[in-house]
Amino acid sequence: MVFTPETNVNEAIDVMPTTLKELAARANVHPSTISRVVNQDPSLRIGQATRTRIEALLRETEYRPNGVARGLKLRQTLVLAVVIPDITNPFFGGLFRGIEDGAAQRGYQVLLCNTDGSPDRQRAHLHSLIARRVDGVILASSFLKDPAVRWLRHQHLPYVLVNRFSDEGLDPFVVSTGVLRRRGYQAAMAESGLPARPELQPESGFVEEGGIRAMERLLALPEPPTAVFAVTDMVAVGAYAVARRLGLRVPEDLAIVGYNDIPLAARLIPGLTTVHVPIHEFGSAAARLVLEQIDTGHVTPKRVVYTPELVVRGSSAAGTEERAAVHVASRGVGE
Amino acid sequence: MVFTPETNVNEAIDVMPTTLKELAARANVHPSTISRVVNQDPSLRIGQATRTRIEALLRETEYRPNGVARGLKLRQTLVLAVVIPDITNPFFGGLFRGIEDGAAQRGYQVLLCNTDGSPDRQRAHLHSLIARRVDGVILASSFLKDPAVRWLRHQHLPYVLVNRFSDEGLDPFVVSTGVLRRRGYQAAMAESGLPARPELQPESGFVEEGGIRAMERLLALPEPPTAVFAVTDMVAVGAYAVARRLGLRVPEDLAIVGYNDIPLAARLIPGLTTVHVPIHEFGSAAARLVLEQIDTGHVTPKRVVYTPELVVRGSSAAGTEERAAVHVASRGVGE
DNA sequence: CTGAAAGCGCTTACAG
DNA sequence: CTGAAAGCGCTTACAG
Repeated sequence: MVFTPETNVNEAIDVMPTTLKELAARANVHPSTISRVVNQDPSLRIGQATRTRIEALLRETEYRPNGVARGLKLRQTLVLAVVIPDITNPFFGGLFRGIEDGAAQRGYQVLLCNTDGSPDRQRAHLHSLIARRVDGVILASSFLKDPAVRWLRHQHLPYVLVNRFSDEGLDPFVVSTGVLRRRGYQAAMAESGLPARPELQPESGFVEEGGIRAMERLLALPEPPTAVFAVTDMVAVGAYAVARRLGLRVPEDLAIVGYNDIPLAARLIPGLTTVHVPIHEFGSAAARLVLEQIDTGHVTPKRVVYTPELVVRGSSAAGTEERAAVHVASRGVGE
Repeated sequence: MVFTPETNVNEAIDVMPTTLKELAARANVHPSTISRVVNQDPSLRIGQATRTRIEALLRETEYRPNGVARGLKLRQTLVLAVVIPDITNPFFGGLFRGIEDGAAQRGYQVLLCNTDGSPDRQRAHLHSLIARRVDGVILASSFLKDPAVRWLRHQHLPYVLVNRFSDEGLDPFVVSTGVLRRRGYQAAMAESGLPARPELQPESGFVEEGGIRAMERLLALPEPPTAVFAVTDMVAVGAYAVARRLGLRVPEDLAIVGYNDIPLAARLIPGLTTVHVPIHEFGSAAARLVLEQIDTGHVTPKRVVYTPELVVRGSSAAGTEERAAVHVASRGVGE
């Protein structure tokens, strides 16, 4: 199929993709010679006149080696893939930017795959990525016991997990020590001699709707809590909504603490006390880990672990609305 | 370079990418026969036994045709690219999801390129995409007179513009009639017999910081306005921040109206009156337009134009906090 | 009908 | 030193 524009503007010439063969014919040299000029092969000895002629031709035609052919020959596509639940979630937006920045330095482009947390969609994406021979995959799966992880481990493809500990300690990953949020909550409650009954720990998932449901269940308890720790800022946003609807003041009637410190957190009223996670760095670290595997040719189950920081704002009793930004080293909760 | 996992789990076998040639050797047939089985070529007549043997082999090895080789032969990569300023902006997150959904139906994957509004980064991305032979590009450029658009027009590559009218009326695009926001504002002011002096229309760009600066300039005027129309919701968020800092009540002292209806708009306090743009549909329409060009093999400067709807919330005097969601057909502002 | 060959557009080891 | 050839892994028109 030939791509022919119906509207042709006279002022400018359409530039068609050229091939080495065509250029070679025009320059009266062998295609390999052109290739060597393009790739600046230092071992290439040709006359200055010929070289100049070829370089002029290259500029004139705006020649760019066909990346597909190059990829086939060189066995590398210079493509990374990112598999996440939903880019609409600001947490993943920041993550992607970090990955892209890390990848761009090395000439990589990045495919983005959203799964909406569906194992089927995730599997379909992963199969497609394998077939396309992407050079590496960064997976931020939302489900904990993800069979895809085990599968990925045997696919002969560099990969890195983000924001989840590995099931079996074999996978390279990037996390903050805060991933084990439930455990951290339980430890803190125990330390303070407070109860941490199961009904005080309803499942919320990671987005707003789940936060609403969980908060409603909590407030329906005989002894409703006066403070909640939400697993993510988006879940905290759901808690805000419920509090507001029921006329509860934050933090006087209900203190709320979130997790991630997405941009929205600072804009809520009152500002959300939350745990700051360096999401952009997560992304670039993840990119670095895959690229390292690509370079060395083998999977190093290396890990990058960040220590998150508490950012105190108005939503917790201790906070002030003036964004006091008190940074407190987080309690380490090892696996 | 061979990719060798250092850690080998005994329970499962690593699956290496296989080739047609290897399979052919194992099945004792010609590679082309395997290819025909994979692609379900109806003209292929082979014995049932052979076919069964091949199919078993295919399953056993989890064979997936090398997409790169396929792409080279077939001259299509099944890759689309999206070039936007910043995926962190929820507007573009929604757009991407729409595009991905439209693309996935046809077996396409999508590369995401962020430019941060930098012409240099945009150019670098575009060059890279051309070299990779992506099948189509969707460009949501932030600058109006973008030279990249003219350049793109001559690159022999299907493309679609999103949320901007074409400079010269030659490009396929997807917009809402609301893109011409400044013009709409001016028309409405004229109709109401109100002044629309230049100092009442400061440049804000499209994100929060610009909204803060613009709002500060407006409020420093001898006769500051009591109502503002922000070019995007994010700019409106900046206006909220300034109002709050100066102790101005919204909407009593300052009414604010935004544009786009990003998820955040409904969560602001008071809720932001804004113009709802069907961003997900923008995305899928854009995908449809590129795919159509890819299918037909020529650029059809077709346009998809959506009529946006006004969503009245608490930030405008007319609104109620109960999200009255009054939908008013927008004033058409033709080019 | 069926199998073998050409060719997509590159890169680079190798023969001259 | 330099040019021609092999080969990456596919698909499909074509000869037998």
